[in-house]
Amino acid sequence: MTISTYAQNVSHPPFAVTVDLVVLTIRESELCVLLVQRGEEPFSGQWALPGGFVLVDEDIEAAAYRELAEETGVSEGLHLEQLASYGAPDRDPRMRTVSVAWLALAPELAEPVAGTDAAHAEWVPVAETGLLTLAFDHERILADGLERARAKIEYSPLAAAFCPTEFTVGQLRKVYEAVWGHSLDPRNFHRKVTRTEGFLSETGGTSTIDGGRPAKLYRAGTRAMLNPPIRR
Amino acid sequence: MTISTYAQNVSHPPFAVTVDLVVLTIRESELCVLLVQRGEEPFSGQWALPGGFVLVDEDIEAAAYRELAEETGVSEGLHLEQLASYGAPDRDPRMRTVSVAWLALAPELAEPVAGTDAAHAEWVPVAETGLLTLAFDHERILADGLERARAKIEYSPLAAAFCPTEFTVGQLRKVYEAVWGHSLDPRNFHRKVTRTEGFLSETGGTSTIDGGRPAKLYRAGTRAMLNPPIRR
DNA sequence: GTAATAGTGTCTTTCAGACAATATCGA
DNA sequence: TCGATATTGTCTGAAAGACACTATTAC
Repeated sequence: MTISTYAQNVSHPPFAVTVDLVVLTIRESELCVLLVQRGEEPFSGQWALPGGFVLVDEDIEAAAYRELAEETGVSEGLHLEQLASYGAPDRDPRMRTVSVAWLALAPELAEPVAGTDAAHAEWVPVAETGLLTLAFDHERILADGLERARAKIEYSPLAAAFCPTEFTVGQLRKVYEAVWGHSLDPRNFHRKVTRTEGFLSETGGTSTIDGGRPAKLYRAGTRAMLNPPIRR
Repeated sequence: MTISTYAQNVSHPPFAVTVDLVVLTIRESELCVLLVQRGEEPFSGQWALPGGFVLVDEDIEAAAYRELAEETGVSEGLHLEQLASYGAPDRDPRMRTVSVAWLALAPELAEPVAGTDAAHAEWVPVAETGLLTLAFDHERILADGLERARAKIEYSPLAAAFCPTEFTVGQLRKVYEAVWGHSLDPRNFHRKVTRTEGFLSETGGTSTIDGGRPAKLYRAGTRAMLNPPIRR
């Protein structure tokens, strides 16, 4: 039996399964996404989300972590969560593919490393991605990832994933401002995050890297949910 | 080349892709989930979520709608949204499978129809599912589906998907009470849903099916988000 | 000193929680 | 009439938005 007849004869046809990553970070107060310039057909030369095939004995989450490490050079300290799966029959011209997309949030990293499939990888400000045509259905995946990130920092402590281990309230606020694309009142924001029990935990240290009065340093707290949320 | 060697020789190995459904409804003021008793190996005789293989040229969302219609006999008027994908290498003992799970919310329906794979399908109160052992990783999928439904009715008009086209505020409140498993103050709930612009739209009719003073009938409104949300 | 950022406090408005009171049906 | 549910209203406290003011650094 050949591969081509296989699909017609069994009730569970062969699919290729891939992972695609929406990796977000903040660079120079701008929300950026990691994009690769494809080095192979299809869509050779076009921008795409990093990703690749899931191996035959590999857990799909492990595949996402593997691709993430390949593209960023970093394998820990990142937040990774499943976004959604995309499986239109014609989404990949080569074969029937289902892609499981993941959302990763990273603190500022060194310049990205090109993966095996990619000619070139780059942090692109999200504001500029509107001008780009992405390969496959990656524009949709990116839009879904952005919306997830924007929604989730409202009610979860997830914004801290964009910060180094220790950070100031001002740095955390700049994350919200970059992700939502508008400014927040520093005083009301400070009140909200510091007076919400368990949201932040003081380290005792201070920082003056942003100038002005030294700011207390915090770590992400243990609270999983913010109720009521921070309003956008 | 045989099927077994195929997987070892190509970079994009064959996966089976399935859809699994968490179909929720309210019956006698209780949140219920549609379960099937499996008629085939593996897990023959055990309870499982309804679902099945995605066909070779079928969109994964279309597969979810198809399975939903097969199991419930209803193909429209239901809310269906993607939940998550589950792809541990050992989740199906037969073969490497990735399952795309979907959450469906339905108004009260007739008794379910057994699908092709299923010996028997039944609405099981969610409170009783804790005693059951579900096939595959379906306990996890069910838990994720329940949490999604519970979280989403807080800030979206989704609870109306459990109601008929026209419903009273009291019926809508009973949905929240069934999904969250505790009672809500009828007066405060009424104030919240009727005073939130665009959440409900009055039809002009009234209903006395629940006894007492006739209640105004409403349809779901056009507002997509509730801000601030209804607190659990 | 000035400029910059951190942090506190105050006033107002919005809204949730608790619950009294009234309205309108069926029996 | 009573019993049930619907609907309005009132009081209180929590918390957000707007914004004055003080604190502490670098220069």
